[in-house]
Amino acid sequence: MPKVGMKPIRRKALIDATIAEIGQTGSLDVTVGQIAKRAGMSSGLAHHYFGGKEQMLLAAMRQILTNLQLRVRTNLRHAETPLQRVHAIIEANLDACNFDPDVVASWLTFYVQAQNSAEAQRLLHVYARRLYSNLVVNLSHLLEQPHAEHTARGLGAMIDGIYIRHALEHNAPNRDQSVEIVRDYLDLQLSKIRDQ
Amino acid sequence: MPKVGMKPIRRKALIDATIAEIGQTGSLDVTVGQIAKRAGMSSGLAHHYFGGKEQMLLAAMRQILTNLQLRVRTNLRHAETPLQRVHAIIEANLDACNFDPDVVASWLTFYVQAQNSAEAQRLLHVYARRLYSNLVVNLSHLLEQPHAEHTARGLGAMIDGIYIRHALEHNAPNRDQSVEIVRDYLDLQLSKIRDQ
Amino acid sequence: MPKVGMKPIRRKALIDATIAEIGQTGSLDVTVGQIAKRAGMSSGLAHHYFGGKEQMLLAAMRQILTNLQLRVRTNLRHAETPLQRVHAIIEANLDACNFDPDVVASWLTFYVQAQNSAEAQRLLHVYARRLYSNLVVNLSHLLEQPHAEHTARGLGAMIDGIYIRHALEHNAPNRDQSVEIVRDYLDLQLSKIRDQ
Amino acid sequence: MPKVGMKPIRRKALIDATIAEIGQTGSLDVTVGQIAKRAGMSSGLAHHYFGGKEQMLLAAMRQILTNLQLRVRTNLRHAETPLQRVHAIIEANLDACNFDPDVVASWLTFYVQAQNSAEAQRLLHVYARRLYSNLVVNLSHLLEQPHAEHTARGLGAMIDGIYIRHALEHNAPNRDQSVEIVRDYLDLQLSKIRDQ
DNA sequence: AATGAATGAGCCTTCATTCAT
DNA sequence: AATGAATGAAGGCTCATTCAT
Repeated sequence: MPKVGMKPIRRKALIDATIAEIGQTGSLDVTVGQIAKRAGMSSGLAHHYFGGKEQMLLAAMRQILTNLQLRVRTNLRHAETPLQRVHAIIEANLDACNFDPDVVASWLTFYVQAQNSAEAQRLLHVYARRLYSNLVVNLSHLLEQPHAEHTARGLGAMIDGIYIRHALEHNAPNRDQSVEIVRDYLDLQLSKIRDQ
Repeated sequence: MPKVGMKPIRRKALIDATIAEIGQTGSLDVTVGQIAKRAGMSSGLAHHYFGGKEQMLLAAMRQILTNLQLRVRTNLRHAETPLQRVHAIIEANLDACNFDPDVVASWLTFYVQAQNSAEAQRLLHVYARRLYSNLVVNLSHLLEQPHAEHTARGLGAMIDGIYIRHALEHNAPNRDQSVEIVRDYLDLQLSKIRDQ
Repeated sequence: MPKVGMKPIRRKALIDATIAEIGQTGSLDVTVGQIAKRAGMSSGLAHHYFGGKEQMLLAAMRQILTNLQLRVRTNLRHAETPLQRVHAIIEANLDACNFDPDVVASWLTFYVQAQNSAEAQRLLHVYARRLYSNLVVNLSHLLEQPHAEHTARGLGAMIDGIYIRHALEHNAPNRDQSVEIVRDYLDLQLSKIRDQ
Repeated sequence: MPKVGMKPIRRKALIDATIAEIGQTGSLDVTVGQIAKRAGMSSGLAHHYFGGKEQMLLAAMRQILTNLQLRVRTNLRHAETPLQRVHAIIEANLDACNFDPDVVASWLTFYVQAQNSAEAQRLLHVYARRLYSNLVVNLSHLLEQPHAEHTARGLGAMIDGIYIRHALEHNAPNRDQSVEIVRDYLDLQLSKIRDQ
């Protein structure tokens, strides 16, 4: 009995299972069998819907990046001034759901994957670029262009640094502390121009 | 070709080969065979001197952390004021030799390894703790204690963030830009107290 | 070539191949590859169906012990008096099929395996216990209880001794001679009580 | 500083270490390294004195068989009548020192080794033949020749059976019970002829 | 659509053995 | 005499992938 339209359902289940499995094992050494089992299907079917393990990992990566982007957009919808928009971006990137251990572990593996996969590298590049340009666009209303770019780079580094620390230190700054650190940095950059 | 006292020589060669191989392949998926071959010996010998793959990876990790610490100490020797000492620490952590692609790639794999190896986790913890306390000790001469701690956390996150970006973006901020970003952050924190 | 329900078929083939291979090489140093090849499949599949080498060896052991038990039961079905039942047990244990060189070689390796495998030890223990209690139950109709136990121990030792000799001496007593030796021992024990 | 006459000392140490190591690990899977270490020397030296692992195992086997033979001879020295001599042989074979766990484990491995080594097979053959003819010679003074041979075979099987049970059952009949079982068998055989 | 049977390459590890010193 | 450095073959096991059903 051929079921139709299973493709998106199966793919979704596999992507979720991939993230969950990476989160649980804490490494890229997840097997297709483990993922498929968690998703409630055979390993053969996983290949059928994704064509290979790398494709599955990339799909999981895309899902996480897409979620992040959605969060950014949602946050931006309620922001009106450039400053509010910068705050919205920071908070989206440090959103609670990104601190989900599964997601944090997945990020780490994406970095590793990017070392050997052009597509993974491209995806991470897109993420970094998007964060950077989002920040610059809004900061340039508040700061000189070079200063805006400088600040965007600093914010990006801080966000990634906080993130990576969460991947391994269980007593790393929590979400609220993290936001405070980053916003404080932003405030200082903004106050710098005003002081001069 | 001396036949006695080879142990330290072989271990050194293997550690170097491990870092080089991780750097070249960009992943933890380096085989003992590859490493041994690069070090100019058989895989059996690698096991003989290290007892296993994990031990080799941990030894490589220790080597990198030790190098970093040495650099910090060397830099501190020429620093006299607390401010100079903080600068020395930052610069040691962002030293050119840490930007060696092999070293950067190794760092990344260490993060991954730490997810599953208690010893790797411990080593990273020691690194983070040492950086933090080094910074706090010196910053507390310049700032109120809570502010010093806050700043140390921010600096640590920034350093790690810059580092991680280097592991994947070949057009990430270079060494000089990186130092500038971090020192600027430090300056702002220091100026904050003076402005009040 | 059916593609479903292969598990019992494959397992059976592997167990048979294990016994045959042990019989042919005469040691526990049979490789999974050899066994799998003899069973007409890849080594990977052997692991798939058994999970590991030890499991395969244990399964072969169980098979031999089960066969022995079946033989005992079959023989007992045609026995009516206690004496007939004791004879039936002896003959089952010295049955021709147990003198199959493969089976004899396997026994030997089981003894070795039992030195390091709790499960193998348990299986041999069950075998020895079953033989003993089977003998005691029936002998106690013919002899005083302590005498029955003593005789059961003697019979057990003799049976095992004959067996082990077969594992290495090709001119050890053959099946008929063996049965005669054991039955003679039994007769003497039984006549002892009558003479008194 | 070349030491002379080390050969017998080293060989003795290695043989003892071999038996001890087999006894401790309970299997033939002892490595030359383990044995050499236990004997207080390098693995290279072990090879130098024995030429290979198999030679070492065979030497250990010879040592145990020689010990057994010495014990038989010693016991026979105090025996005068044929019956005493048969008793002496039985007791030598079931001597306490043969029940040393190390020795028992070694025996088992010798059986296994005999499956693949012509020399090991020969040694075991010599042992069995010697035991058999020793018994027959003395029994033939007490029984008809065929009956003596029959009894010798039965005694041999019993002795080996008791032995093998000790290799795996820790609650097997102890030394005294074992002697009793075997002597009882002997008594019955002897009484058989008298009764007729 | 879905299964799981099947393969085979590859990895880590162990070990007997050789050899330079 | 003695060491332990060094090799290389082999084994158990895993796993992505393919394929017949």
